[in-house]
Amino acid sequence: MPEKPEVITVARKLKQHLIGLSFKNVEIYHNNVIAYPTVEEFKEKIKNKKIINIGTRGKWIVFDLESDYLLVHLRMEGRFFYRTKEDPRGKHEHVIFTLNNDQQLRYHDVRKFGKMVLISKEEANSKKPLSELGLEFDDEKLTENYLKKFYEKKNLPIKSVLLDQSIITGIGNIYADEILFLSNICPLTKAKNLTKKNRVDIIENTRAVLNAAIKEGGTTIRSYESEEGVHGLFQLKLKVHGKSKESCPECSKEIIKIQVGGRGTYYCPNCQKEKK
DNA sequence: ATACTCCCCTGAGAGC
DNA sequence: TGCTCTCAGGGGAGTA
Repeated sequence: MPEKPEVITVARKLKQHLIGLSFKNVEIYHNNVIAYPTVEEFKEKIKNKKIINIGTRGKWIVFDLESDYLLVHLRMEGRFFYRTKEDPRGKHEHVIFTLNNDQQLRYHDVRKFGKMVLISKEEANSKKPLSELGLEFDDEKLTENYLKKFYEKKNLPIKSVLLDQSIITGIGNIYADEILFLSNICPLTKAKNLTKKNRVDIIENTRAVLNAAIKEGGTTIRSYESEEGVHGLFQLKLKVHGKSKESCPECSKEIIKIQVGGRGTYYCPNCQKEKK
């Protein structure tokens, strides 16, 4: 599922194709994809909007439409395809944007978990979802002291807290496991019990993991694009996530899988000992 | 307020 | 082969 690096990669690819074009109209085949406003308003408001820029905020792709933002969250399986009007609609294509060059941008999502929001720039910063997002991993305001403020009152496992998008935004289930492994922190350790060094390590390793993945995405995405559309689904060489029963790359003991906050979580119990 | 649980949705894989 | 069951998961809604 896309986390920040994949979202950035997808946004970059979209930008290359779409910048300067306008939306002519949109067809919506699954209403639940449109989170805000109503489907009818969405269809009406998107018309003739010009794409000035495409970037990201957290895991949201942000289309800058001059007066508005089109926000797209891919969740687990959302992806975009470029098609022509003649191409038959695929089973999982739920939203089809026609551009002013008569090409189409199609949103494909097997599980229909993805969401789109069309919101004026005025409203955007004070309303969900953007108003709820915490700092980006590369924001210089992300400091040990910033984390301390949130963590010292959190009685939840650090794994769950890393996934809380209102503190640091952009980390998902896969990279959270990798960050904790590199930081030698047990995913079950309560956030309030972490040391200053733990918090420093988390910031450093979050940046290391996400930057490495972004770099990877820039080089490997090409091979996926023509076959599978623009979805940024690639992964950094992972050390623990998905590796249950394999041996730890550091100590060779067995990596195990547990559930934390309902999420599959992989770690090395030898390298990542729980602090009480 | 914080911390749970449930739910959305479908395909893949397991078990029979 | 083909059926049924379970699971995966980001984040919002609802509840204790």
